[in-house]
Order: sequence, then C-alpha cells, then structure tokens
Amino acid sequence: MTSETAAALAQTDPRLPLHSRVKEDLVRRLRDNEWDASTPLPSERALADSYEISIGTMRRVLAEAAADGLIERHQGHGTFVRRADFQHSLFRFFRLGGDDVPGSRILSRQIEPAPAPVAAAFDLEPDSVVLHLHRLRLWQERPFLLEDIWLPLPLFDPLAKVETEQLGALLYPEYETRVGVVIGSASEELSVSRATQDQARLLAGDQGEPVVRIVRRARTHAGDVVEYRESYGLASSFSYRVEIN
Amino acid sequence: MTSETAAALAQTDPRLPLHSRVKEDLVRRLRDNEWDASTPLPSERALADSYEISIGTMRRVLAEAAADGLIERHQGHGTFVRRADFQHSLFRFFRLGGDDVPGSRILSRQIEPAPAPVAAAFDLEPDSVVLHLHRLRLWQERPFLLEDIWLPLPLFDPLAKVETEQLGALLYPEYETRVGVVIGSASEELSVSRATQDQARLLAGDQGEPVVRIVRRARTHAGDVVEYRESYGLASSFSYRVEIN
DNA sequence: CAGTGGTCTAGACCACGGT
DNA sequence: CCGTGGTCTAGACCACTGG
Repeated sequence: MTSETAAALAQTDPRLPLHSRVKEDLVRRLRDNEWDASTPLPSERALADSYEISIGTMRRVLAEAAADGLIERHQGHGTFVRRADFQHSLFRFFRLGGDDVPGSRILSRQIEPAPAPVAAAFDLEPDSVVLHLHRLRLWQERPFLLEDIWLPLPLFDPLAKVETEQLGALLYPEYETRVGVVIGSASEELSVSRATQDQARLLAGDQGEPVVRIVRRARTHAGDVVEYRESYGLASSFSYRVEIN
Repeated sequence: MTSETAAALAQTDPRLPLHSRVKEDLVRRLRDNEWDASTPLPSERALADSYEISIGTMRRVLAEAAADGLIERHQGHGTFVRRADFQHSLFRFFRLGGDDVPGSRILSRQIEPAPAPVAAAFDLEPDSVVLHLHRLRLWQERPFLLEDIWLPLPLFDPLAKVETEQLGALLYPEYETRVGVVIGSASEELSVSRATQDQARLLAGDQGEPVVRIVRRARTHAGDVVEYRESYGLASSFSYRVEIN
C-alpha cells in the first residue's frame, strides 16, 4: 500500500536524491494551484507521511522551497504559498498613494503583424499576426501609464473575442482564467525617453517631457515568452524599488 | 570535561540557537585565517565532536557557510575556505546594461558625520562618523555614472587607510579582501531628477538635463546594511534590467 | 489548550576522491 | 582501500500561534 501522493514520485527521475524528487513534485503541486493563498499546506508531519519519507527529509524540501521564495513558513501558524504578484510589482514603478487598484481603459484592440522586437520575443516568423492591446491606466481618475501589450495567437484567441469591457484592470488573472496561461517570471528593461505628442496628450503632460519606458517580457513557468509589454509614464511621477538577492 | 573548541561557544549569546552560535564561531575562525586555501577544515564529524554537537547540527552550519560562499565542500575530498574568485558575483549588482567592467576614478574620500538617510540605513546615532567616497565611473573612457558611497566605521577602517589608487574599479571584492565583508543582497530605488551644475559638469551633460538616481542599500548575508550608495547617470544613456522570479 | 514550525540528536548507509 | 561529504532516518523536545 502506497499513498497516492507517494506514488506521484514515480513521475520523477529515480536516480535523483529523494529530497530532489519530492521537491520537484511539491513545486509541481504549487504551480498547479493545489493550495490558495489562504489555505495552509499540510503540516510538515502530514506531508512527510504522505510522501512516505522521514520528517527530516521533508523539512529539507520545505526549507529549500522557502529559500526559493515559493512558500512562507510561520511557526505555530503553518506553511503558505507565496505567489509572485506581478500586478503589484508594476505599482512599484510609480508613486501611488495606497494599495488601490488603478483603473484601466482599453483604447484599442487589433490583430496585426508582429513588430520586429515582438516577433523576436515570441520566436515567431516575421509578419506573424499577434493581438495588440493599447490601454491607459488611471490612478484616482488621472492617467498615469500608457501601455502597449502584444500577445501571441492563436493562444490568446479568447482575449481577442471577449468584450473589452469585460476585462478587469489586471490582465494576468484574465490570462489565467480565460486563456489558461500562468505567468511565472518576467524581465523588465527601463529607460528614459521624451514624450511624443500623443503620449503627452494621453498622460496630461508636455511634449518632450521625460518619460520612463518599461519593456516587459513575461514568461510561463516553462520559460516561453507569452507577453511583450511596453509601458510609458511621466518620469516626474516615477519611483522604482527592487530587491537583489 | 569540555574541549577547547566547545568552550569557545561561551563567547556567543546563549539565547541563540545552537547552530547560530556554532556558525558564529566558525565564521570567526575562518576570518582569523585558521585554515589556508590548501588546508581542509576538519571533517564534519571531527568538527561536530569538537563542538560537542550532533553531526546533523554541524552539517547545517557547514551548509549555511557554503551557501554564504565562505567555504567550498567537495565530496570525498574535504571542506576548504573559498578561493578568492569574484567572477561570479562581479556583475550581480551592476545592472546598467552592457557586460564590460567600467573604469573608476575616486574624486574624494573623507570621514564625515553621516547624513540622515545614511545614519538611518546603518542604524547609527546621528552625527556618527562614516567613510564617504565620491567617485566617477567611466565606460570606454567616458564618464557615465557619478557615485556617492558611505561606509560605516570602524568596520571599514581598512578602506580609509589604503591608497585610493590601489582600489580596483569594483568595490565589493575590495570589501571582501580588505574588510572581510561579503555583500549578500541589496535593495535599489530608482527615480528621475534633473542634473545639478556639478553633476552636469562631471557627466559631460547639460544642467537641468534628466538624470536617473539610484539609491542602493547593500547588506551582508546576515542582513546588516554595510553600504549606502547614491548613483547618478544621464537619463539619455540609461538602461536598467531586472528579472522578476 | 492543541497544533504548528524550529531545533537538535545519534546514528546508518551511500557516493565519491585520492592513495 | 579509507576518509570524505551527501543522503536519509525516526524520533524528542522547544517556541510560537491561534482559538
């Protein structure tokens, strides 16, 4: 008699150390959203029993997952998933008073040939068509961020068809529910440019005023780039903070 | 009967966990150059015996020291103090695009009362004196970054005494070899401002031109802030990359 | 109070490297 | 071959959290 959980280890390479195989399975379960942010994982004792390993080995796995930032452990309370929150990370770029979600107004949505950097990011043939969203983000009714978002097709067909009014202000939850795509990591490049006439008009600034430009390539857990995004905001309202570990 | 090694733990805070106290003592011995690069540390069994702790606790201490980059462990061979090899960490904290090592010219070095944000970062009393370096970083013979670096005293006394010409373009290796401080993590804050007259002159730009300001607080592995750095560069030549995982 | 994670023990056995 | 570090076990006890 082996538990269903322990049997899942059969999917992993038996030549690897046991703690590696258990961690691999645990990471998979975390990625599969087996626990939400408010539900603690089973206790380390229960997990050790379900994997049919000793408590010491289970603790090693959990300690590594915590070191990787995948989970948070609190003595006397429990172990919880810690999902990367990219929406929140974008807010780090701009000085915003509180924790409110900014509004979003989609200015246009069209299917078009991929611009060169987009095609390169998605590893597509030149002139492949992609979905292009252009939107304005608002903070307390005031525009503060202009975004161009490109998404590969046919993967993102569901977003090409839904009414734009039905899309929430945060896109990544929409990717997850409508497309089944979970963003796992991203790279961002920041630079400073001058506002074009259009940008100045939409951001309520002056033409030629410094603007911050952020290029984000968002990837699935498997590492495939599935979103290419350019964001522009007035440099005067710019503030960014990052941790380097 | 207690061994001399185990008795050394009496110098550490008995309220701390045993593994922390053992690690503290081990780090001290590593700093005191008790073993050179060609001499292995005693085996984990021998160390555990000398500290009169279990092998499991000793292994935990050694694993942490290895994770901190203080030692290297090789199965079947032994445990050694880490060779001086900064190649891996060189670019971890240099995030302005490009892969070349920039040049460095130190403009001034003085001991002065800590400005308020510096004192706050180091958790010092107001008016405590700190070491202040002012330097210009060059890329392909052209100035591109102006830096103010504050370091706590007396910890960084060695850097206050060495000839500034002897300091390399990269400071963190100097911290490691001259001060025994290893940088383990950092936070950075970016914003956009306008060039002062001095900044414009040193950076070969125009007064009032947009400049990017980066405030970095660098920490040891233990989490103590040991460097406060403000960097300024012309926004027009600015590029910043970050990975979000 | 019960249940959680944190610390610590005292081993056994395995994989690897150099002699 | 021997000694090294790497893996894994099967617990005990403590410290902390929440109801």
